[in-house]
Amino acid sequence: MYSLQCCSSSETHNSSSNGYLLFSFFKQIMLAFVSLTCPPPSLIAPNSPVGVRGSRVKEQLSQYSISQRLFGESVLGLSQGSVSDLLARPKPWHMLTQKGREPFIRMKIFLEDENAVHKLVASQYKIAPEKLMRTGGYSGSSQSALKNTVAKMMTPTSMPATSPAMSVGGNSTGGMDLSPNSLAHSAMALHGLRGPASALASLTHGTGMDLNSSLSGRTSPIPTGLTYGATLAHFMSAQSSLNQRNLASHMAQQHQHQQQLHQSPVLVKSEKNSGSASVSKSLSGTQLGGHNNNTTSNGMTPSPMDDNSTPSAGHGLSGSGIPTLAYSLPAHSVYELAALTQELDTQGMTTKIKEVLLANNIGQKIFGEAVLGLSQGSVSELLSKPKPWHMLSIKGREPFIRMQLWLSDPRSIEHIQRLKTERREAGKRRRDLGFPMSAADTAGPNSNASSNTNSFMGGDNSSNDGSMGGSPSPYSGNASHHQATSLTTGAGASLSSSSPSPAKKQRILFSDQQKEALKLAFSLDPYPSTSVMEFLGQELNLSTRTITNWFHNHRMRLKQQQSNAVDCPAKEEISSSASPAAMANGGRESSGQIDPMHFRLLFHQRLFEMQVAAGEDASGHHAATGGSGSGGHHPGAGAGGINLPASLAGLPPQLAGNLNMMASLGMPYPFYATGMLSQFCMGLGNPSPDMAPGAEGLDLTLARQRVAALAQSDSEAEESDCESDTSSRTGPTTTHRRDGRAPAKMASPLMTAMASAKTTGGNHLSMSSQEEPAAQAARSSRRSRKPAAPQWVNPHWQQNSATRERDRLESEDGRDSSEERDKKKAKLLSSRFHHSVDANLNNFVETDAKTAGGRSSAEDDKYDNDEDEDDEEDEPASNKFNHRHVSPSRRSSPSPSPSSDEDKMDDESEAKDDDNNEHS
DNA sequence: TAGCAGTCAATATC
DNA sequence: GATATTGACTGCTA
Repeated sequence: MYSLQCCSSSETHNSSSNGYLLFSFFKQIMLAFVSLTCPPPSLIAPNSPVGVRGSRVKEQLSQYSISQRLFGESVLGLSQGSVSDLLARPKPWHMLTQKGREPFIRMKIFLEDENAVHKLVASQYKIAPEKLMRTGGYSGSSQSALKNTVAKMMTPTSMPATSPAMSVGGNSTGGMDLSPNSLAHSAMALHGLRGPASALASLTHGTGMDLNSSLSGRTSPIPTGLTYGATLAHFMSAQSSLNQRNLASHMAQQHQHQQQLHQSPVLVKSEKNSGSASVSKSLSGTQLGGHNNNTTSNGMTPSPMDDNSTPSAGHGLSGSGIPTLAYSLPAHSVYELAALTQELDTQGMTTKIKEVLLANNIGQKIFGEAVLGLSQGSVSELLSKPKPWHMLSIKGREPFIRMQLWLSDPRSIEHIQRLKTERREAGKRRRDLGFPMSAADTAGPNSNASSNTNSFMGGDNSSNDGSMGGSPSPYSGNASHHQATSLTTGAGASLSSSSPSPAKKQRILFSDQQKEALKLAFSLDPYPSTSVMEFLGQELNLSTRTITNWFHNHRMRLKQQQSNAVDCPAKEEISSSASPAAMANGGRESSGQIDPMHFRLLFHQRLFEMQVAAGEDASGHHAATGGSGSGGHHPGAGAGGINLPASLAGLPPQLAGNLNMMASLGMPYPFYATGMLSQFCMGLGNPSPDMAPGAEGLDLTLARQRVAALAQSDSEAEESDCESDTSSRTGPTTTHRRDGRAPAKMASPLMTAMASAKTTGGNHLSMSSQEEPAAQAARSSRRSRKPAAPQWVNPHWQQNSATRERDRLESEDGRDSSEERDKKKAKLLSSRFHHSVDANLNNFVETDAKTAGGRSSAEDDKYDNDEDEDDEEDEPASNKFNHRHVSPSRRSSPSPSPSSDEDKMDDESEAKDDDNNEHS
């Protein structure tokens, strides 16, 4: 078959280049795609596979990060929607009109070009899509290109930055040269650079040329351009190796090399030398330009035009003496490297970076600004929680590439040290001159140091006014980003000091109750619907946007946690089920049915639990009552440090205690779950029939009555018990804040909102049983969406068994009738609900799925198994009380339920809280 | 339009 | 002062 031939032929390249691996895969994808339409043999080789499922093709497209939009616009001349349509509903060839066949013909042409995918990927980050449509020969000989580029690389001369030859999209033949080499070369040329990326591309073609060896023995002064090329060559050589251990050795070699070169002052001299000035200047200028006002998302992705625009901003190394740095590669090239690097031990790299930073007393802040173009916080996250390489998009890989380059740079430490010194001196000068020390000063004083700073990463000093005060990074110049940046001008004038800086935007700080509520809601449904978000917003007195942000952040951070855990080979099993993909897809198989009453009750439960736990902790230290709300952490309104919501705080202690008592007495879960509990507590009568066990939705009519009663009770409680503890009701955050600023706006946790909910109508949330099947199906569809953002995915990881299993289930779902699917989902949801609740409430309640009415059949063995496993792990109820620790086995449970992870986070959070309590 | 990746920067914590 | 945390945001995707 053609596809197989393609595969095998491509595989000759694959051994040395993951870029071509990608290419090969994508080719197959596209062949499958084309074959799907049953084109004639004239277009596609005979015996093309027929019947490849469209969903599979789409999956593959997604898998290899070729966006439909890019592919459509660049190759097919179609919009993303059209591509999507083609993929989803391909027509037989004979049914296509001439026009309809055109995309397939384009695909054919595309497929015949071995460089096409690579170019496409590369272009995704820089090259204008329309230029991909140009016809013309691709340049192409890797070998010759290698020779040329390496030869050029070794020549410390460079093209003028404005050389026509550099213009992306054009070559001498008039056609667009989109080969990897030429793409990279174009990008490099735009920066007055030559060849490294091209050399990389060439190296990955298996030339085997070891530039390391050519450099290792070098003792003579190295011109900047050569250093640059050499550094890149080191990187490339390291990265082109499929064995990560080689990278380590390369890095070690680099450091050894660095030690040697560090002794050579000639290097600096040579770097200052005008002989390499064009390269240096171009580098600094273009890097600067890459991070000036034209920067894109993070200031690291200058467009070619941007690069050209600021080659001589006047702060290059020539003025500062800061040499050109290899890691200040243009984003294009970094992307190239990222795309072509199959594997990188991000953990190892960050460890190494941290060691180096620590050893040299280099802060994350200056490192981030000078090397990565990121803020301190981002650096902190990168270093402390690096994502596995395969989970990173190309853009996400960029910092790691820069780290690698930085590690490979023999002068890296010196650069940073010098920068530190100059900053310090500049700040001192400013203070001496009477200028107030602004936040910008701490990051990049408006002086030579500032320009030096920029020279590291290539940011142009022109521009962006920052003003957020405190934004230190000249490279955070994400013009499109909401945060303004605090930049300094090239002339040395401080915009941040000359322009009024608006007040700092205060960040909302969630109170503990809000956090708990959100976590609980998350455990119930990591993907709540809009209405649920609104409900939560009302309940917690937060904006829906804030709720949305929290859920998103929480998902992302859980995923990151998972990925870090999964990165360990020993936890392969986890990776197969609790992988980020599982989080992204399987994780969505959540209930989506946060029932208001469930939520409230569980929340009360949780708060009470916290109170008890905190009370136990604090019993020896604090008086149990009358939290002053001032100064202490968790100034509990009751027995402990935890601040109960008014709803629960307002209840007589014995009633609140009944929540736990019932559990300890072994009352069945449904009793809690269906509203009877609240009636029990409130003495409001018998449960309504629709709150019988198994009822998914709740009639809030009665609940609203109780809400009113509770609100009344709450109100009374506020007037009596809690009047002296206003701060506690506003949440511990208040007392956490050193500056006394208002915390998150949770005036009356839950109950006040509950009271208001009766007017806003919380019953819209009881949609689980009332929702129209169509709406449920729609949501179901939404929940099976794939991640939208591009991911540079490791195929092996991507195609884990969990994914396949999920696909299988989904496909089975697809065959089910909607009713059956809904039933199945309901069962799953029920199961997951109890799972989540169990985990989140520390196994407080003995789960009994059957009595909960969630599942009665033997369907979904998968979930049965999960549940069984958990049941086995369940501790006796008596032991569960007040114990939120999740056993290791539970943590490593293959269950993709977010609750386990939530527990993990909860545990950590609790550990912190405990720690805080201890501190207090 | 929802969700994801990446990031900033305010704030907390060490 | 350095680092970690986290709410908020942009840009992109399906």
